[in-house]
Amino acid sequence: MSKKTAAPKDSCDSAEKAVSRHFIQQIIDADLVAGKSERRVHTRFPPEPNGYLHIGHAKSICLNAGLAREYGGKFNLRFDDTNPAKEEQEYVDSIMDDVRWLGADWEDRLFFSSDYFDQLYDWAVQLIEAGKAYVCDLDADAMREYRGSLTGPGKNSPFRDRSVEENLELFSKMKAGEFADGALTLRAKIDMTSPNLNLRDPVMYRIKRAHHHRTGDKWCIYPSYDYTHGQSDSIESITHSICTLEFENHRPLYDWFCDALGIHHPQQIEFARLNITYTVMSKRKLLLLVQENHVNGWDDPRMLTIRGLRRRGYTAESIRAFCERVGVTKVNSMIDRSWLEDAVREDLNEHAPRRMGVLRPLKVVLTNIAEGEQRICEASNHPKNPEMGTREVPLTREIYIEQGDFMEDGPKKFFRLKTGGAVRLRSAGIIDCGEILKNDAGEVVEVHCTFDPDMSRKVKGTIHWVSAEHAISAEVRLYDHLFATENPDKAAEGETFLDNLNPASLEVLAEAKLEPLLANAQAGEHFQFERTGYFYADPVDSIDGKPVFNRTATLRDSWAKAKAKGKGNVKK
RNA sequence: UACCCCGUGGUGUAAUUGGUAACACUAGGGCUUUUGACGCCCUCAUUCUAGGUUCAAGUCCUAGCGGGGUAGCCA
Repeated sequence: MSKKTAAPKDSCDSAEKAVSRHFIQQIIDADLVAGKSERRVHTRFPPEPNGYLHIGHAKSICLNAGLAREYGGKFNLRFDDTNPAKEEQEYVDSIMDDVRWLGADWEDRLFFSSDYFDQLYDWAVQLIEAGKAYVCDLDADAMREYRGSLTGPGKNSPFRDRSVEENLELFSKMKAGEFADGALTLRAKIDMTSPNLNLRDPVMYRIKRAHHHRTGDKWCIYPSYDYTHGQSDSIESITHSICTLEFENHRPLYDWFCDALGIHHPQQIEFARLNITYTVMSKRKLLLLVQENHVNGWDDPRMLTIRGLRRRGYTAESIRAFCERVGVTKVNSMIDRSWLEDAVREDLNEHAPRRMGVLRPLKVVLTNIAEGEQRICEASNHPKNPEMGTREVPLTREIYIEQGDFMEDGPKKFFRLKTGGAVRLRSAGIIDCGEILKNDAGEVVEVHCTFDPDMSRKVKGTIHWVSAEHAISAEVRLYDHLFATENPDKAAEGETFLDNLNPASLEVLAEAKLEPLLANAQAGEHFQFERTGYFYADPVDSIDGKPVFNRTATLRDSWAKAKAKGKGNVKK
């Protein structure tokens, strides 16, 4: 990634043209000039371990880790694990793996909010002693009632004015397990008439007997997000606490706790979360897709989870580039799904070795090549990068070409094989179309051609092919959008986002014909099958000598586009 | 009918902080081509509206309109 110089003041020597800086960089630049936080930059990524990471998290990871790197600061990974009811070690493991894969390095700074439970408890006691927190008996329903509404003020809890001594004693008993789940809460004493609902005496602690993935059964009371997050940032000396827009209304609370406690006060900054067309992004919905088997797990290549994208064949580099391109603002926006495809194509175009693979085979017999004869063709592994070398591809009498590359009476603009036409076999030579064999249904089942090794002959089209004798058969999976509508969240009356699923999002080709070298493809390798797309040897289902390929992305296809538009371009 | 945030092309971001709308993607057109790929060139905006300040406004002011968020003992 490009290294942008950070320092606003003395770096004028670098004659580079001023790269535009997003609003968070501008805030940090100003903070640095003002000498805030000893001129440090320290960020963090704070996921709750209650699900798998998705592309939206990647934006946050790239942002936070990127800022730390850019300013020569630090980046922490902290699990916000304050709600044991939803959290699991499995998620912790997968999140660490995904963050690392994305290239964000937390070095030795892996933390858990649960590391701070003791400190948080002591601070709560401190707030009680200062008359800023109290134990409340209101149950959830009553509390909601007392809270008031969006437009009207709330009213004070009848328990708001308990003595410090009583509060201390009750809180201590809460911790000791003397009350039932939900019986009492500890609340911050702020302002029940505040127009910001978050300030209407928010809950700091609730009683919840649940096994915590790290602290086990040590605690039966757990701190809330609002009471935990800012202080955790503070403990870790975070300088800039970056989160998404929906926390804007929580910022006054974040500030209130840090101020009330008199501790290091990081700055919360909110940015817009990522939305992408043809998909849903909420953890809840992704979970539903998995639970109801609409997809084959969290790592289904159609999912925009990091695991899904990885298995689809997206590279970390392409995801970073995507996040960079998307930008950082406070504007709610919807990014076109094709940007993701574009980002992988850009990366894979440069790095993926070329191969030939026929997805839907049509047999072609080269009548002037003898049975048993084998010609060796030298094919380049990359058209623009000779350093990637060449490979040998066998050509024999019987070959397969793509069904779509033959059209009996192809129109003038159809540059592939057609009656009376000629086409180039990539890296091999030219074939001239001869006899066409059909079955009873009138479908073309075999085409006879003559082979002409003259490489210098000019023809308009070039197609890919494989030797029928040498090709390997492999399973190839093609993916389309998981959802059929741009914004699946907008469901019709009486329907849910699930009704917008695309029934054709997965197509499995059991018997694609691939050039022989592909038998050695290692799980996790990327290839471009020329003219058809980028493919990734599935790391789960591939076995030695028998790879399974997932299509990462198609190649751009202006012919298909022209055809789809139907206009006169085709027939002429 | 409360509070907070946000309104620049089809999409996403820029605009030396008041100086004459830029970049990327898409779309359309063309060139190139042993991938109809890649690459290259060209085309596409009364900056939400209405007033105002100014020599000069996307940037400042006023009013309106539109979009989003918020009433978990979730994060």
